Amino acid sequence: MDKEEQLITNFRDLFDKMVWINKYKMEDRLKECTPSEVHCIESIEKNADSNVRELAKSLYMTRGAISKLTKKLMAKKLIESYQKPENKKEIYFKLTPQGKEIFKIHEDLHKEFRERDKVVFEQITDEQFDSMLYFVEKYNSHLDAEIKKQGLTIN
Amino acid sequence: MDKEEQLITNFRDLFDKMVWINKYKMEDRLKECTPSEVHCIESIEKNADSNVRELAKSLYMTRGAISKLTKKLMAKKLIESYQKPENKKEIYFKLTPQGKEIFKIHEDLHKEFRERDKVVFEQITDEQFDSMLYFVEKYNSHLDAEIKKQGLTIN
DNA sequence: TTTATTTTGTTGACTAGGAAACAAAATAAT
DNA sequence: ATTATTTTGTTTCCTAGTCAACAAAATAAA
Repeated sequence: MDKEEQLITNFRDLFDKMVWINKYKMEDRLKECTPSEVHCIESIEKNADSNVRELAKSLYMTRGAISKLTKKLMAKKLIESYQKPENKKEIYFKLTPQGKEIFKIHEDLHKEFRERDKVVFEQITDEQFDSMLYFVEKYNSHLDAEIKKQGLTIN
Repeated sequence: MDKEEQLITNFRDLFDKMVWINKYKMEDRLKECTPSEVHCIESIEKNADSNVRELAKSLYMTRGAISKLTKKLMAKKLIESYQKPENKKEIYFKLTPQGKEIFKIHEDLHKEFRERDKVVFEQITDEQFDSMLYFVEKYNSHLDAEIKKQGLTIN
C-alpha cells in the first residue's frame, strides 16, 4: 500500500472510529434523538432556509429519507416547516425553541470532544494545521468539480 | 466555528462526499456486491485469520451484522469459512477464487480513484504529506487510548 | 395560453444493520 | 473435576434509509 492510500485508509478508519466513540456520549446526552436527527437539526440551524432537497444534499441522504426524518422531528416539535409566499411547492424548516436546546447540547458535546482531542492538535504547528486545511479544501473542490463533471445529482 | 472544528467538519464532508461519489462507479463495476460486502471482502483479504469478532471490530459493525453479511457472501460463494483444529467456536473466513476477483476489481477501482485525485496530491509537498500522515496516526492512537480508557467494546 | 418537461416532496415495499436474548464453546474459579 | 463466567456466533424483532413510483407545483416550450 503506497502512502496516498495509507493516508486515505487511515483517515477513513479515524472517522469511523470517531463516529463510533462519539456515538455513546451523544446517545447518552441526547436520549430523545438519534444521531441522524441531531445531524439534521445541526444542518437546519447552520444553513438558512433549508428545504428537503438542500438537506438531502448536505446530509448525503435521499429526499425520501429527509422527508421522513423531518416528519419525525416535527412530531417531536423540534423543528417546524414554513413556506415562502411565492412558492407553494418547496418546504423549508427551522428549529423550534426545543430544537435549539438540542442544538446547544450538541454544540457543547462537540466542545467536549474537542477538549478530549486537544492534545493531538497541540502537537502540530500552525503551518501544518493550515496546510491540512488547505489540502482538505482543495480536495473538496476537486471532488465538487468531479461530481459536476460526472453529472451526479441527489436521486 | 474555530479552525479545529473547521478542519474536522471539512474532513467529514470530504469523506461523505468521497463515499458518495465512489459509490456509483463501485456499484456499476461490482454489480453483484453491495459496498459493505466489498468492504468485508477487503477486510478478510487484508487481515489474515479474520473471524466474526475481528471483522466486526475492523468494520465498526456488530457481530450480528457480520454474521449475516458473511452468510450472504458464502451463499454467493465469494468467501468460505474454516475453523482451527484447537477451537470449535471461532469461525474464520477466507476468499474463494471468485472473491479474489472481486477484491481485484475493487483494488483496480481504487487505483482509478487515486488517478482521478492525483492532482490534489501533486499540489502538496512531501513534508506536508508526511505531517498529515503523522497527524492521522497520532489521532488514531489517541482515540484508541480513549476507547480503552472508556472501556468501550464492540457490543 | 396550452402543453410538455423538470423539480420537489411524499409514500410504500424492501433491505441493511443495531439491540438484545440466546446457545455453545472456552476459560476461570472453586 | 465441577461450577461459574466470559467469549463467540446466531437469531429475532425493530428501525432507518434506499429505491422507485407517484402527485403537485413550477418552469420551459409550443
